[in-house]
Amino acid sequence: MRSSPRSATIKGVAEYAGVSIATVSRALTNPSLLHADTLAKVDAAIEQLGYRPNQIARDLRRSETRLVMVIVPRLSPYFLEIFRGVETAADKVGYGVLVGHTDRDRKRETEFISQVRSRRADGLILAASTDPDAIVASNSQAPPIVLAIDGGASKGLPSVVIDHVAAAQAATEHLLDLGHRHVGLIMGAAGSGIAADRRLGYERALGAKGRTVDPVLCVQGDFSVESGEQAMEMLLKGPTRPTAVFAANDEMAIGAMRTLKRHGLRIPDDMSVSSVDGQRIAALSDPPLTTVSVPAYDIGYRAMMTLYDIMQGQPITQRKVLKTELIVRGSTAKPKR
Amino acid sequence: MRSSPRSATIKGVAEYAGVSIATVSRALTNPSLLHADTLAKVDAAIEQLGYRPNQIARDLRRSETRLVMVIVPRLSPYFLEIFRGVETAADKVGYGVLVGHTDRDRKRETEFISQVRSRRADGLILAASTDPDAIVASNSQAPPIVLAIDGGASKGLPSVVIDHVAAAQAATEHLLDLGHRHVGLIMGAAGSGIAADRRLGYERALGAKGRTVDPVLCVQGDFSVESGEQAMEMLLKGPTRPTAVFAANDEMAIGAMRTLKRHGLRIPDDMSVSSVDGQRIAALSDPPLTTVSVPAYDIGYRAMMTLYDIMQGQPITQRKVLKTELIVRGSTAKPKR
DNA sequence: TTGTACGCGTTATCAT
DNA sequence: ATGATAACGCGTACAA
Repeated sequence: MRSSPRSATIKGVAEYAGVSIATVSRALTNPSLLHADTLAKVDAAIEQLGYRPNQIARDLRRSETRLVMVIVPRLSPYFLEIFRGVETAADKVGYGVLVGHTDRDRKRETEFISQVRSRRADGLILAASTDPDAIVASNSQAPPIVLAIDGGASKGLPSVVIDHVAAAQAATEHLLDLGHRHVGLIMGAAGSGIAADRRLGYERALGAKGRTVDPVLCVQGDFSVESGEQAMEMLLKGPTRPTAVFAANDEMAIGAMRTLKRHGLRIPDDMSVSSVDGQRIAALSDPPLTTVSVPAYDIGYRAMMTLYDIMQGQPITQRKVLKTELIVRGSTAKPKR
Repeated sequence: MRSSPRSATIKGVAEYAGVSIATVSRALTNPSLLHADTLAKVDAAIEQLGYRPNQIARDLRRSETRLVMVIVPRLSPYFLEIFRGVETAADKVGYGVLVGHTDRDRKRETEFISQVRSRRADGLILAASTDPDAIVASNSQAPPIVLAIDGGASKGLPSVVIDHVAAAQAATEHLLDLGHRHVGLIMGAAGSGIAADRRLGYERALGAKGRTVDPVLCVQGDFSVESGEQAMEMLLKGPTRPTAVFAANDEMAIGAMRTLKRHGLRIPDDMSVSSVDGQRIAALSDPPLTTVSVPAYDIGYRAMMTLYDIMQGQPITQRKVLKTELIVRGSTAKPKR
């Protein structure tokens, strides 16, 4: 009693059960069409042979994979949250999820899109893409695509995003409203659209209060904890020491706070810190971080659902903007004296 | 000048270029076989028609997908780290990665394995599976599988793991060596093999010093920050208050420290805390956490490489145990007085 | 209710 | 160096 040398096919099952392959196929996809006795015979044969339909052949025939691809710049906890949303939604509608990261490399992004055009997956979710329009334009016929988190300047592509400008503005205005007059900025990665938007939000907040932007108070970061640490070092060494700082994401804010502690400075007494993202770590830090929360999970979830609608040929809303919310915690307070 | 209604196939390219489909196929897979002029004609046609080979048809013919599936209990930063390793290795050898999570649900695990048997992917990496042997046994013919992080009691399946018992023992012995006499334990999720191993490590550490395990000092957690918070509450309320606690992972240790701070207790002065995992957050916490680091990324990377070897039909080592390392930081010290 | 036969888009074998 | 053609495993007209 040994198993067959190579895996059973629909043909083998048909022979074993003494029916045609069409009957076996029907037993799989539409059992109600079959006579009960026939169905039983077929099921028994399937069981006996350990038969599993070949997904590849099925995909070819149906010309769909029921797979979607999601592309993120990097595999960080932040993008994981988006991914969780995508995966949950995909699972719900019977899709599998293929993940790839680009390291902000345009070539890699193009490569992934090309794979989808090759029918490796039925659709694509592009999170925080550098320049989606260019990418898509470089592929003559684009597959179903949804942009997530960042819609870029793209008019054509459907997207599920937040208003990064408004979010950053809220985080900065909170500091201004507390009475801070010198508010520093730690910027996100150069070349990132999100970083540019959040910088703009910072500038608008100042502008709305009739303040001008002081270039010495704006220092470059790259969204990493380490860059936040270094940026704060710069700020502390600089000619004008701010009493508050807005960091373009939680991780840099955490880094900034680490530097402050290392210098024996107290938060928020000596310096207030606010940011955007509202990742889990923001609530866990000491002190807990004042931040503008971004519904990353929801963004992923809705991006997937939008992609699903597109693949189903349904009409969709071009751009969905989700709400953000300022969460005031312990890292911000009025300036001392 | 409008593009073709449906995407071009190899046949269309052949007609357009005035050659046979075999020639087009060769232009794709082995261009050196072709006369330069012919190749140029074909390439031009491909370019003109925006042709992309259909991956599904190719997969069917070659009967492989060049996809692997990786299954994790949950999509947490910890498993993300393993996944990063898998993805990097997979990318290097030309494979794509399909992700799924089980929520520790055996049915879902079986379902994923079944999908791989259906040739949705060529192989499978199972991270921290509850009971891999049973799962595999329930599928008559198992696909290529590698276990990651936790090898369970499995003898048959290849795995890339760490020694969870030894890791927990090291973290606990560190506390004992500092002179703590009452060391608490915060356990991982019930039913988890890793949790069981780490508990055993704690017990062995005590045993090695001739101590007995005090049940009052052992409280149940589930690997989450929240469970760590609650566990520490229990410990503080209990009949014997420990001067040190070993938590079965970083997140619970973080939770425990939060509770301590909330009660105005100082770390490590009033209570030392150690754990296992060495996630990024352990270095970022305040105080930084003493922990036994687990090379999660490497585990993922090597699991993928092992899977690759198996799929290539190469002989492989059945079990690879990677090294862990005690990292002493600010959360542990000698007991006060 | 069941069977026959074709096609999905490739790759590979065998000719020429 | 190139072409004709048979698989790969499945779903589905169309027939019976």
